[in-house]
Amino acid sequence: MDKQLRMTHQRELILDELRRGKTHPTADELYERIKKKLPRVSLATVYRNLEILSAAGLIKKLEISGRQKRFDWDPDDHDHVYCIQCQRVDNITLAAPVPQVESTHKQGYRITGRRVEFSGLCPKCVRQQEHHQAKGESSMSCPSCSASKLSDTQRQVLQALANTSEACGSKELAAATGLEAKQISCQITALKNKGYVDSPVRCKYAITDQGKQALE
Amino acid sequence: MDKQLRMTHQRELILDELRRGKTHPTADELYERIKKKLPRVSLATVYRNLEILSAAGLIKKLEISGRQKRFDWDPDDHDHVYCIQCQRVDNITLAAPVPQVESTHKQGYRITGRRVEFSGLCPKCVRQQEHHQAKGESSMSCPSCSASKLSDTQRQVLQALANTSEACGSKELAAATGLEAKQISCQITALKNKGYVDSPVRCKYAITDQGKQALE
DNA sequence: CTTGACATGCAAATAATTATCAAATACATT
DNA sequence: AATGTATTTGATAATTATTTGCATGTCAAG
Ligand SMILES: [Mn+2]
Ligand SMILES: [Mn+2]
Ligand SMILES: [Zn+2]
Ligand SMILES: [Zn+2]
Repeated sequence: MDKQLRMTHQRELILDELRRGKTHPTADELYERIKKKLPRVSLATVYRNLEILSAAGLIKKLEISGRQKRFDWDPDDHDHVYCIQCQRVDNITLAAPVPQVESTHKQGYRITGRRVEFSGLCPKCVRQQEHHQAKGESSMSCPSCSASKLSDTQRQVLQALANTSEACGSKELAAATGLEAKQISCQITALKNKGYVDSPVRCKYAITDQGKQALE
Repeated sequence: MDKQLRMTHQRELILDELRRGKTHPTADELYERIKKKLPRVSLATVYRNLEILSAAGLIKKLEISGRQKRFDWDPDDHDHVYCIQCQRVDNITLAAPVPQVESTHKQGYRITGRRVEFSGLCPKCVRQQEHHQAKGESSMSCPSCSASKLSDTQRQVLQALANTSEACGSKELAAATGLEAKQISCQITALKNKGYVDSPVRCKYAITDQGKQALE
């Protein structure tokens, strides 16, 4: 009656990749890495195997506060910190064990598990923030830093906006870039957040001076 | 530059309802309650306002481990327990404060928040489980309890299976029940989990003895 | 070899949340 | 009270993360 686990090529690769990295990747980060070695794997297979492996106790599924699930090569109980900026997750050790719940406060609960999760800025993001504070700028308006975060698609959209003199809508942008219309709005939002694009009129977007700088 | 909050009728109702209940409802639980007083509200409005109110610090958004977000009328820091069975969330008090992270283990993180989450069975679910253990049965095979969980659709499908002498596929079931084919397989899976149906041959399903009992 | 349980890839479904936008509303200012 | 305007709403579409159905493929025991 008990299910036997078959060690398939993809399952082996997934477990291997997770153990090698010793990080806490999301399913799709892992998927991207696996694809390089096995281009035809499906994201569903990655999800399925991560589920199966964690049910079997070989790895651990980390359900961290409302965001994407992450997977841990180490199935033993331990606590984590995560970066509220870049979403990175690391292990962390407490100075002392977590206190029990007083029985007077259990309210009849039969407690079987606990999770302790610290949050803050990872070293990299701390440095980034210090750099901006030194200049007295908001991180949004720092060209050298924000520019590095422009994805190819974002650059493409921004370029299209730079080429028009007037503000234009997402359909025109879709036509100009050849991207799918539904992707455009997503990119626009990201660009707006970076201060590279603004919306003079509803549904019309224009490149900002900062945006122009970012393209150079 | 600072946003002014308008006290609209719906916003007032949402805040009110959350504070009155002193529970930790999900957005849609709250939505159902609000609808009774204001039938035309939109779920989006509830989500929007919960977001705005928690950004303003009037309430707190609880992001509990990969499941539906819950909202807390009390914005002050405190810890929670949740029931792994019925998803109920309650406040909990620890015997002592949560220990700090030793600086040698911070690994450069600048820690700004922490979340402590206990999990287990709530009083109601504990009682339910004890009831099953007393009978020495898995909860799945307890007729009085499982039967009550049969949805109308599931009962319909199960009945159709009971009417055939041989195992049959999902298309036949769709025809027999008049349900959409795509819904059948979903119901079959649920019924298999309950032990009411099994699959003697791939893609063919038959009712089990337990299933027959459940129909009575 | 066969066979059947277990796995996979692909597409489509789901669930929770968020975005879009025209129309309605609240609230400060005439 | 009437007006101007930024905020908010309801309805709906879109997005994101994850799961599922299903036809097909693979492995390992007999
Ligand atoms: Mn870990
Ligand atoms: Mn609470
Ligand atoms: Zn970071
Ligand atoms: Zn419960």
